[in-house]
Amino acid sequence: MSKGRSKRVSLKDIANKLGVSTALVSYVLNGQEKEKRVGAEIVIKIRQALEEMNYVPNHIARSLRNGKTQTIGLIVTDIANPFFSSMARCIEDEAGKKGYTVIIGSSDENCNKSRRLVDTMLNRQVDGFIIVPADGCYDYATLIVNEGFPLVMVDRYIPELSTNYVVLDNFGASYDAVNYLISRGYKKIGMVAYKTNLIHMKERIRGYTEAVKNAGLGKRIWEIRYDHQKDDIKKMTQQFQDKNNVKNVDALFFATNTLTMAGLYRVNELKLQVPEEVAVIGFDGNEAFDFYSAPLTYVKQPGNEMGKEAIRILVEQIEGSGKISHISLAHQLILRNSC
Amino acid sequence: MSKGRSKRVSLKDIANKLGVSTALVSYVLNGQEKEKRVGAEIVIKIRQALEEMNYVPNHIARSLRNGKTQTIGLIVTDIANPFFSSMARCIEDEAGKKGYTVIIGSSDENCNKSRRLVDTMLNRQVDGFIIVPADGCYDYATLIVNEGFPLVMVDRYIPELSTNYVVLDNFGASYDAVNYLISRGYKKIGMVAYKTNLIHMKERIRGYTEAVKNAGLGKRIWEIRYDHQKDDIKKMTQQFQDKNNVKNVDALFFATNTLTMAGLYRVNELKLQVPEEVAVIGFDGNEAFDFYSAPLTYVKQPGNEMGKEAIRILVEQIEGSGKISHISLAHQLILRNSC
DNA sequence: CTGAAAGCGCTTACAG
DNA sequence: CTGAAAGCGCTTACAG
Repeated sequence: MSKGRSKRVSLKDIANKLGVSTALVSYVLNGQEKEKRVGAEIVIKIRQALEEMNYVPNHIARSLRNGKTQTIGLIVTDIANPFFSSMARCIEDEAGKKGYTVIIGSSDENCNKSRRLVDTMLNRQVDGFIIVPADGCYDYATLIVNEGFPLVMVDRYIPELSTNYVVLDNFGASYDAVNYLISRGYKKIGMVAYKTNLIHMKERIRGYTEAVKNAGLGKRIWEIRYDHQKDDIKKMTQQFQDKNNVKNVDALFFATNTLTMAGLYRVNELKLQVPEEVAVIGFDGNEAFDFYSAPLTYVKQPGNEMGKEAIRILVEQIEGSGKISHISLAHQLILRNSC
Repeated sequence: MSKGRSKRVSLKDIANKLGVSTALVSYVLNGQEKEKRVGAEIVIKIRQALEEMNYVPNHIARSLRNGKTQTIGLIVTDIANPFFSSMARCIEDEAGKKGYTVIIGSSDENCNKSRRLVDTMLNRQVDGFIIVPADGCYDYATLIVNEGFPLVMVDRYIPELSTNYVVLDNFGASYDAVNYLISRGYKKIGMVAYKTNLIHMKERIRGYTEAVKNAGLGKRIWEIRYDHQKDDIKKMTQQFQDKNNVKNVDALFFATNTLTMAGLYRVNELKLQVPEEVAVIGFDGNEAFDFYSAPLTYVKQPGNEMGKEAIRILVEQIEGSGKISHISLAHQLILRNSC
């Protein structure tokens, strides 16, 4: 077992050994022996040598020459968030099958971080991007598109920017969840959302609004600030508990995974019984939901499918087909005991 | 807004514009103007041009020339597992600060997948590896080390392989957890572990064994097969509930995150009360633990610190210092209501 | 059908 | 102090 990095065999090594030019070896390597009309017996010899000498193409050299790196940049809100980590897992697996490698970054919904991540990835010359765009900072996404890089947005999209996206049918999911609460007899239904201009949140709010309006019920919405989550959630719980407050509720619909968790922690602190004192519908499956005192009814997003579609579309774009895809996927309402 | 990828400025563009050689530009770019004794006023001119023309070095070209890619390969068991996803998050952030990019893969404790991931990463010419080694397939780890690539193993290590690692003090953590159960008066303490030769599991089992032995209690261990988890957990619950079985228990200590979850699902199905009918200590923090009917007492691993240490050591190795580090971190026992 | 050669964009010994 | 040039390992027009 000798230590030290052994030098890899290059195309030239193969060519020299066989006394042919590197061009021929390259053609065979890339399956162009037909188009380039390489002699039949020489093809065989080259294949053998490639095999015997254990040749592995130098990816970097190829990238420099081709301007393609077979690498994809993925920017999510936070890879430690289970919704995104399982989506990432799925994207990596699918990308791998197609010969692509993924580099991941977490933006924390922050413009500067997003920008920096895009710069790094651009610098690394990724072939395309899958991005969960953060609120209010679309310059980098626009840049990506204007520079001609393939981009697929997931989870949310930027309406002004004409490019691909794969999202949940957010309106439908929210509408359905709230209607379910209505069908269960709840009259004072509140929604806990994020304060943001992002379309997915607007859509979820629209679904809620439409549903309560159709049922002739009052609207009770809290828009939590992403970076003052704790304070705003606290204020929210004070209001919804107060029988005299217009925002007093008998049921709560949470608009995301994180909000659901934050809300439940608070509900637990206050020792409120779910669903007796307040009914709950959550967003995104999550093991914690299963173990909640009343296993949570929730809106299940098809995270894996979202990832799969995103990578499929992106690779299509990278490798040719120009047409833009807008995909919106259906949710599933998982019924359990929290309402 | 013109579409289409605009050509990036190259070193040569700068050199041509200024009428100097690329060598000088390169020296200035890399802060070698002193060593290479570049003329003072030309340095200024070059700096200006670099700035003005918005020069960004071509990473690929640099990598081809240097044989360094500023990229790190990270292989975990499953990036969708919260323990690994938060560690990965931390590794990415730290790596970014040091100018490195990370590519991640999930091995699923599977040798073939691990092997394939290492091949891909080797092919991508990563500068070093952080790996959670899978059981029984150490050839690729040995290969990495023998080829002279820096490697840091995390979570577990391979005793036969002389290289860096960062792990939990698994013996200590387990010993402590079981002693806590003993101090709470439990007499029939069972441990649920994985069937594997991996050192971290052996150490956790050893901690348990030592603790029950010292207390004069009987040993009750289940070794669950990773790929028959459900069946084995089911069998386990049948045995531990049976008062006539030698493996009947009043308390259970789970050796991992996943095992804890799988065990609790089953305990819930059987409608067993925790801690009244069976006390529980889990492993790794997890939001689900917080929401369990009895918030779980658990062994908290310093996952973030593990990630930070791993990347620190790896970068040290990549950039020079040769000495091997073995780090074992302390756990924290988080006391709550499950025992 | 095949080879010699240019070039992707850098870095770095070498000569002056 | 500076420039010309080689070379990292590929791919691909071009000439024959």
